[in-house]
Amino acid sequence: IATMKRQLRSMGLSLDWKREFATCDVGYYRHQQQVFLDMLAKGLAYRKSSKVNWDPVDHTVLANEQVIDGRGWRSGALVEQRELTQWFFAITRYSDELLDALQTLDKWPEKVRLMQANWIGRSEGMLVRWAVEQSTAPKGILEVEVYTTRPDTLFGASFLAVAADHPLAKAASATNPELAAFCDDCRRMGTSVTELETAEKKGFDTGVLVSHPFDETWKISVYVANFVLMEYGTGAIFACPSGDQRDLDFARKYDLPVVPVVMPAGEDVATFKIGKTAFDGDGVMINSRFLDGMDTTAAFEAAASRLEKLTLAKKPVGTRKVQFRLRDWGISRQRYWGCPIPIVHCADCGVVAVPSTDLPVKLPDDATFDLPGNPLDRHPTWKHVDCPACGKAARRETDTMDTFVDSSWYYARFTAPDAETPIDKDAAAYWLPVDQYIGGIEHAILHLLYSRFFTRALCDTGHLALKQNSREPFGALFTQGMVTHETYKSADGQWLMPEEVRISGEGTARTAADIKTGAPVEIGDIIKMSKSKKNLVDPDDIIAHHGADCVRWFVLSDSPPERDFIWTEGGVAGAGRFIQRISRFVDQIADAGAARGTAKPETFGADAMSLRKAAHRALNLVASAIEGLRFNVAVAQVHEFANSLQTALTKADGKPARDLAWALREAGEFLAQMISPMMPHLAEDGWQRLGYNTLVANQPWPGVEAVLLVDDTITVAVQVNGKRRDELTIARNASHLEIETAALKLDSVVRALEGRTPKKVIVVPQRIVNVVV
RNA sequence: GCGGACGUGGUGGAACGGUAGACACACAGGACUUAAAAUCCUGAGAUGGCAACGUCGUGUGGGUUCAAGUCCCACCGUCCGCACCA
Repeated sequence: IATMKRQLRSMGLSLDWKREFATCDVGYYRHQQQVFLDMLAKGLAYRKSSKVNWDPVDHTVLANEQVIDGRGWRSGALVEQRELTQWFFAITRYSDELLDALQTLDKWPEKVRLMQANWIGRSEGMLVRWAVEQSTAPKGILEVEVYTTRPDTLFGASFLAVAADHPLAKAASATNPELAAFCDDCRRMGTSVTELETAEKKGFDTGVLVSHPFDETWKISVYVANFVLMEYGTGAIFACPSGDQRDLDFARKYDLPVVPVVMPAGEDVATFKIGKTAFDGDGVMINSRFLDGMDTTAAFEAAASRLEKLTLAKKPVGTRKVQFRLRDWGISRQRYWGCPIPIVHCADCGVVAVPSTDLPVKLPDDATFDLPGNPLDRHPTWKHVDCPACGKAARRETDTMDTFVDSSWYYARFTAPDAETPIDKDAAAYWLPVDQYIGGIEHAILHLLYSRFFTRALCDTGHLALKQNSREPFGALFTQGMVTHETYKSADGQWLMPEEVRISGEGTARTAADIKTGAPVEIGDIIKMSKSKKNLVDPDDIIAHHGADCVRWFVLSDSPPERDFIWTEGGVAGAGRFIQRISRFVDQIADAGAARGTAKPETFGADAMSLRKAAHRALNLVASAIEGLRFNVAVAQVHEFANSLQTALTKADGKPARDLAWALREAGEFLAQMISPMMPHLAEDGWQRLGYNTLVANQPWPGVEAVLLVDDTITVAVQVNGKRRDELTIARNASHLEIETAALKLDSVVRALEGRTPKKVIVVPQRIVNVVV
């Protein structure tokens, strides 16, 4: 494990031990491999060759964000661009369904749904083919196809731009060394985020001309531009500078035509000009021949239908096309740790599935981690197997699956964890979707989208039988915040653990010092706990010292669960004191309260009554707060009830009357009940000390007596002209008139009226009275 | 650049459009104690006043309403997501 950890660290990966161990189970992998093969049979899993960033030192594929700077240095060597054949899942086959079904997820946070919608990135547009003027055409290039969402702006076309990797750019580069050099420059860029932000829009005129689809005498230049992506659309665009800021900047830089074609409603054609800002809104078409005067939507339709009718080389010039940003999911990983992909490569038979009877394909136990690269590929024997089809010597697939695959379907497997098949359809149909899913916001896109894809893929491979319109894994989603803590940094720039620091003072005067040396320490930002910043607390230490209940109580009490939570030493101590307090209450009640099973008194005096009201009210409020996942509010209600209990115990002074003694026992039992979900140990301990030998966790939630939840008299605020002047305590069922009369008699109201006659008195029963003058 | 969320005391945070600051932490005073800790009681948004009481207060400026922390518009700030997406 230590060696693996080291290797993972050297690969720049952190290890989530819980997840890795939970899914490393060989039984689970047998089923996961079966699912993979079934997806392969349906074409949902496939191999594809693509260009990747390759770390030449660690011999591994890099994600884009791991490439450190614009030129792609990594581990001290230049990142290589490599063609690599890898495995993919066809998530894009479900693009539309994954997007549309987001609307049905009304118990998901809006934020997550939005993030997924943006990630899927649906856009409606057209593919438009432009004929290349043959006298200027590079070898073998007859036409250029662009993707656009704005065919309505075609008469504002100024130039075409293609990506450096576009066939036209490559063909033209063959006879133009300067262009070839420019294309090389473009390829080297665009790997890092910072580079993109600052990168200048640059282009190079290829000298190639194309004809406008609506007017073949209109010739337009084709540029290679560094901002056009080969991966999106067709790798080629047409630019309308008046309607797109980036195109406008480019046109101004290279002195290309700027023709306004859309004008905001209400502007005058004669005076409307495009300056430094493009107009990308909806409006009225101008300078656009047959589109003139139409609005944007109508112009889109008119242009689109004409493009569909025009032909070039006997095919339509334009075709409507829905484009997605979402890509298929690359699942190949060149590392040891993960589910082996159950495939054998044979020189004669090609890609051969491992027969189901031979699953699982297990990882070798004797892998070595002393060298960079994939230990499976390097292993002396593991990959050398016979072809399952023809029996000849063949090679095992050495890629393992992305661990996101593991977490994409466990919730379905867990509905029948011992099933012989990957999923027991009946069990899954009964339990799914998961009622309440709780996780971090960091999974908003990847894990949660992959799981949604998997549910559908499992249906289509016959592993799940869910209704077509509810193929969702998680019915309700809650995203909880992260645990954060202050950071501490010594004068020489070293991070310090909280336990190595002593804090004194408060507010802005708070200072910190190194306990060992006494040297002053800088108090830094409150950020997510991380090993590198050392702002960690060890859960084992805390539990050993304070107990698990104390930690739970503090974590729940501090902030609403969806927000980040600030761990403070003082907060834990406070929770610890509250536990002691509860414990004392239980002792006092066990001592002075009524015995278990004592008959309920017929009547209750004022003290007993007010305690009972507090108990029933608290029980009710705690229940609804917990059900709404508002745990910090639930904690506050328990605190408030504890204060009422304190008052009652003080009044009882160890010798309560019969009615109060009974109310105290009731209160004690309610207390155990209401803390049980949050502090189970303390609750069970209290329950036993109250004379039970059962578990409070097994008891039904007590029924509340509705009459105890309402008071006979209530207090309403009294306002004059919306400003609070007094409050009024009055019978709950008092009539409007009674309330109004009582309110107008109040001294404070009379004073505020200053002799004026009220114009209107608004009475909202049980809430407020507002006197308007 | 695009999209979204948020902004309340010293602090974490409460508040179906209806008494802003529940509850807690920290703080101050008191009781208990030889003393301290622990515990219990009390206080506290700011400001003026001995007090009664008054004025101002939920980032800023407008608006809707009998009534706005809450709804609408604009701006400022913080955070998050996406980002040459054609």
